[in-house]
Amino acid sequence: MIPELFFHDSATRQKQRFVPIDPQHVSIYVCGPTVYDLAHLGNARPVIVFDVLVRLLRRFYPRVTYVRNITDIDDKINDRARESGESIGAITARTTEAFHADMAAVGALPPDAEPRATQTIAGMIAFIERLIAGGHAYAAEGHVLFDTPSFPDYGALSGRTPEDLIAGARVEVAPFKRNPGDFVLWKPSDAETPGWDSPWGRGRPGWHIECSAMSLAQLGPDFDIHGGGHDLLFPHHENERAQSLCAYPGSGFARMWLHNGMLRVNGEKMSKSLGNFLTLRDILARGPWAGEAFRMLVLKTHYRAALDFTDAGLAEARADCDDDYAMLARAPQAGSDRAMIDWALAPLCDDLNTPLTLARLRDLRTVENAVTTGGSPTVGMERMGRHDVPEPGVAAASFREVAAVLGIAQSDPTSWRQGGLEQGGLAPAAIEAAIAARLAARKAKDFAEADRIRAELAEQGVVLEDGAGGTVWRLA
RNA sequence: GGUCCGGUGGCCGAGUGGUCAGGCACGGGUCUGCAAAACCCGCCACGGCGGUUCAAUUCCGCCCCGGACCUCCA
Repeated sequence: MIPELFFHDSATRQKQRFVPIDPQHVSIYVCGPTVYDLAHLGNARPVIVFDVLVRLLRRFYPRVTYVRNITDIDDKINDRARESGESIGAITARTTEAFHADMAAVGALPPDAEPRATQTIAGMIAFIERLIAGGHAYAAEGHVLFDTPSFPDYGALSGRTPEDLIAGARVEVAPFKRNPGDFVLWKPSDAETPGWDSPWGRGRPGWHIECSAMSLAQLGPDFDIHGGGHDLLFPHHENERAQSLCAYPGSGFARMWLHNGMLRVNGEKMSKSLGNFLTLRDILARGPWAGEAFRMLVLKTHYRAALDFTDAGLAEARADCDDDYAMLARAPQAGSDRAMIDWALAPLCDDLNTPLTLARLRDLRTVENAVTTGGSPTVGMERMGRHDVPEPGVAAASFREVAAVLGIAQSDPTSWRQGGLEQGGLAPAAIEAAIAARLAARKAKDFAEADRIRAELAEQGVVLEDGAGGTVWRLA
């Protein structure tokens, strides 16, 4: 039974019912990184958001193909190579590898296909030839340009008219363009710049054609969802759509467009000149908890809203993870409850409302804690519209299943709580020995000694929690 | 200047035409040798001004404030 899914479609600027072209096989394309530098915080947001979307779709549909490209041809890469002396191939290989590692660290599953622009050149050339043949593109001075007036619907995706675009143009219009809005499909390369032979001479692709060619190669001319950062809506996605719809008239191209909001740092746009440019590596270096905490931070804000990254926010997200794992650590094994799962999952089906699902997850957490520690789970259960008291472990098992769709709280709870001991610091065995010594002191009513041991461990960052089942430890 | 998106309690952050978001912080309890954790209770917000309505934070208009984008490449 597939629940109704609704997503905000950028093209119509409204929430739309999601109806896959083929219910047996859902297809989604997300714009991936241009690999010229380490991924920054802003790059990670779409990856996390669309990872959740894919996990959600996989829960309901038998097959989902998720494509995310790697753009490894770009003048930013060329510039970087020229400045640093490192070869283009080395830069893109190294950066791609780092990207993979960083995305894994925030819990993002790899896409099903990850096409590279450099491996799709033939497809791009064929694509451009098709546009020329159809009267949608023209060659001029070694360039090939897309003829925007040939596509009457141009601007519909981003909600702009050609007049708007001309009025706002802040870049000089190249003299060989027929219309100011025309954009480059192919451009000539000089001897020092990477280039490929083409019918228009040695050159390289423009910015947008690679995504049209790669989505076509992987998913065909029609697919369900196209995702990316909101900054890509115009011109990148507008141009992609124009190219694809003109090359394949009658196709729908992407049926739905989803865009995530931008990420800011301390209330400011992230930029190198402001000195607030944060790579994901900067965050991951803070500890083994940082990847999941960052993911939690991202999910705490709705994907379309602007997200302001702050250290305080990251600390709070980490505390949320701590509380989740603390609950999971004390909950007994049990089966999950279908109604609880559906209740907590429902907000995700309504335009991926991760903050509300997280709130419901907290209710499940509180219910579990109340059940296992002798409190009253009434309030949380009533929010679910129920008046029963679940068996211990049931809310926790349900929590875990919903959290899996968000890609959080899937680690071993004890590893989370005890992970990341400093090298050369206390060994777990030494901590256990200290706990045993303290227990002996307590039995002998030597509370001064017991407290001394507690304080000693606290200095090492180890916190003891005395519970009904004995004493457990965790890192502060 | 144009297009679009937002302004919710000390902070973060959902949502709704009329009964509750939630979290953090804070205050008070329970439990506890101590501590921590957990649980329970409290904390009654919706940028401004008009309008529609029996009723608006929620709909409409205007204003103020913030943000995104306004085209490859020299």
